[in-house]
Amino acid sequence: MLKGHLDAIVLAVLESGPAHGYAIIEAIRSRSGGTFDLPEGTIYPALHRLEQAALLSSTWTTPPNGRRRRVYALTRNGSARLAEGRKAWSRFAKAVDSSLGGGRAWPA
Amino acid sequence: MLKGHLDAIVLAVLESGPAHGYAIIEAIRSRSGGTFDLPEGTIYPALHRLEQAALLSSTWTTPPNGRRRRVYALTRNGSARLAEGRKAWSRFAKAVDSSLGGGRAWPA
DNA sequence: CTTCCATACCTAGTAACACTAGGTATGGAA
DNA sequence: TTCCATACCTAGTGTTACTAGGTATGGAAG
Repeated sequence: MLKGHLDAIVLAVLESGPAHGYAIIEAIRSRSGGTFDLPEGTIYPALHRLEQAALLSSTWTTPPNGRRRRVYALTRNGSARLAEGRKAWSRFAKAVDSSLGGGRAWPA
Repeated sequence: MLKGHLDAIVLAVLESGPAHGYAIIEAIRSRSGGTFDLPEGTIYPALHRLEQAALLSSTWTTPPNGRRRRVYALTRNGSARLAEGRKAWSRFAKAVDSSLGGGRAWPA
């Protein structure tokens, strides 16, 4: 369970450049140190949702020796949303830390 | 949205001693620095769920000059689950940090 | 050449979660 | 006695991520 932060994570992956679904799954697995190993049924609907929301744009590409791929790229709205998402995550994480921490959260 | 970590947060509050629903809401608001201001419709079903799962036990109390309250306390299972929840949160938070961070997460 | 695997995409249905929007009841203050 | 804060509750809803299927193709293995 990604608990509502999937969108920001996907946007963060695409910040490094356009990518297609499969590659995004691998990037997330790699970035998360193996913690997030997402099934396709998670990523594809999410990509569609993000494109619907105009945070991503997609183009079909068929590389010379390859299968057809749908490549997604961040839109300007997507960048903005990613920035918001990072702030939201930061706030959220601090709040959970101090709620769970029994008092002593990570020392400043 | 508490994104699946509500249970651990509630358990953490009760680690400091038994409390009733309203008090738990206030404790969470206070611990989270105001970030988590939960409506009752969130907390009560959660408490019932946690008791159902034997992570909490409850007793009705009616203090001399007061309204009836349902006071919840951590069970042994609840303590164990809280420990798991803290570990799960730690893992999750690190994974999101490194997924969002573009590489540089909070420095060790 | 056929068979199989990895790649690559997709969707319908489901379970869980937190929330909205209501409701009941009581102690104490105005 | 009227009203507010306390204190509890639940049915229904929207969102999310997942399960469990499905289609199709390029390349390797036989």
